[in-house]
Amino acid sequence: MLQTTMTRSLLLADDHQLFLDGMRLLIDRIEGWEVVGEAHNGYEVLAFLQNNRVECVLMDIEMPELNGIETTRRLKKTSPVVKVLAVSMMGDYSTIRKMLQAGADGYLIKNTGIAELRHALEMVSRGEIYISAELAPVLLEGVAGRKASANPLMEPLTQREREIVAMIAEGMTNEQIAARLYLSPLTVNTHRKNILGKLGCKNTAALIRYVLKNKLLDQ
Amino acid sequence: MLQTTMTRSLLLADDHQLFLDGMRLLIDRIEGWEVVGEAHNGYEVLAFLQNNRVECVLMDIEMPELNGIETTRRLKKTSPVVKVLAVSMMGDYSTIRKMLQAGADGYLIKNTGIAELRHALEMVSRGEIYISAELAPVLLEGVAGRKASANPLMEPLTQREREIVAMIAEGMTNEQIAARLYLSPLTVNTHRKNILGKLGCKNTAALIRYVLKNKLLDQ
DNA sequence: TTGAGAATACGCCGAATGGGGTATTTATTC
DNA sequence: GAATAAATACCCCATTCGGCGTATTCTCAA
Repeated sequence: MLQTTMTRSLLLADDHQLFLDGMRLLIDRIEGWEVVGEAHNGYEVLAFLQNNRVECVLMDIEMPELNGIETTRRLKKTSPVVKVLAVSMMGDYSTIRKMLQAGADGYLIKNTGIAELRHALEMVSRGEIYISAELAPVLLEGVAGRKASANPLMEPLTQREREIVAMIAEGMTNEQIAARLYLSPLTVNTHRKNILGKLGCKNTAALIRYVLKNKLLDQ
Repeated sequence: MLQTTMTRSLLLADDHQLFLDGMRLLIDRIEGWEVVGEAHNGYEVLAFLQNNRVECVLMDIEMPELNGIETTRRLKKTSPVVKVLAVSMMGDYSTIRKMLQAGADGYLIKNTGIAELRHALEMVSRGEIYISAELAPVLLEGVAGRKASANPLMEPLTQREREIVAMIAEGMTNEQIAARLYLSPLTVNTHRKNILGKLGCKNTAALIRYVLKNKLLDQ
């Protein structure tokens, strides 16, 4: 468990080479850290960790093949000691929550500077959780249970309801969904109405727009 | 018109500070170019250009306030000599086309290396157009008129139809749209049906999903 | 064991959508 | 000046959606 305090190794994971290149140069400016590898998708991350030990993975969430969330989940199963610092463009509650549930140790929004990056790296390597300050309000919105303003939104959807939302988004009618799920069309209709109520949408168009914008669907 | 060949000035525009920081270090590695400013949105770009002369703007497309497409359009009206090299995560035909129509001199996908960046800068500063090689197939898809496979899609929507699609996506009914546009609800319904037909969607849910996924709406 | 939430199913009924037409007016283009 | 496309508006009519309820069953946690 002895760890030299001199240099801590870092794996960069992002599908954009330009971002990797820039980040590598940035990390060079941060004392005590060294980039030891690059990955362009989740599978490359997992493969790298099978042959190498790193202190931390700086992980982009939006990656092809295997995204950052699923990668983190698998990584934490096999190598729980490796820290994961998520970096993303997305600052919505749903994404943050999923990433933290997957086991991430920190969440940085890309819209931050090198100072914050340095700070975040220090914190997660000490075993603490780091979340970009500007995401605090977003977190409060969902975590505390109650909310901030009077918006009726934010995922109170059940599993079944999510399934059905996905099918609605595919353009299926209640009838077709019922057939697929071996349910009565009336049941599907009930779900549909409950969904609209929960999310505060008044018709299908608004519903689809809402779920796509808030990434409630994995598609 | 005499231009020293020694150093060409570059303005970076991206809403992600981390990306700006990294990019600045990358550009430092490219001989003959110098970063003279940073902008976090379109308005900052236009403001900067009122007081400074630059050779080229490295412009992200996804920016808050004023996005890269609209910024390019305005920039080219007032300063047509300033080159615009678009940089984006988006590699879809619609976005590329819009950006080039707006007057961009090049289009780089972020998934490229420093070598390609250097090459692109050289080309656009010589007055040529540079497009990331891997986007060639995407371009062929739309430019040539006909396409690759047998997909019935790709924006045959008229201006009025786009307006109405946007309102449908807001959750407005035919009645409400008609009131807003001073039209008969019957007319709106006709447009609606034409839209569904053109895009090959069989109901509103599929329509909204389609336009959002294909970025036919600026929202 | 009592209660809450989830999933199922139904009734009634008006509003909205969508599929098939046709037609007129105005622009634009050839 | 004829052809074409866009925008407008209407017809008929079936299907689907959405708002208002209620009710049963099951599971899980307090």
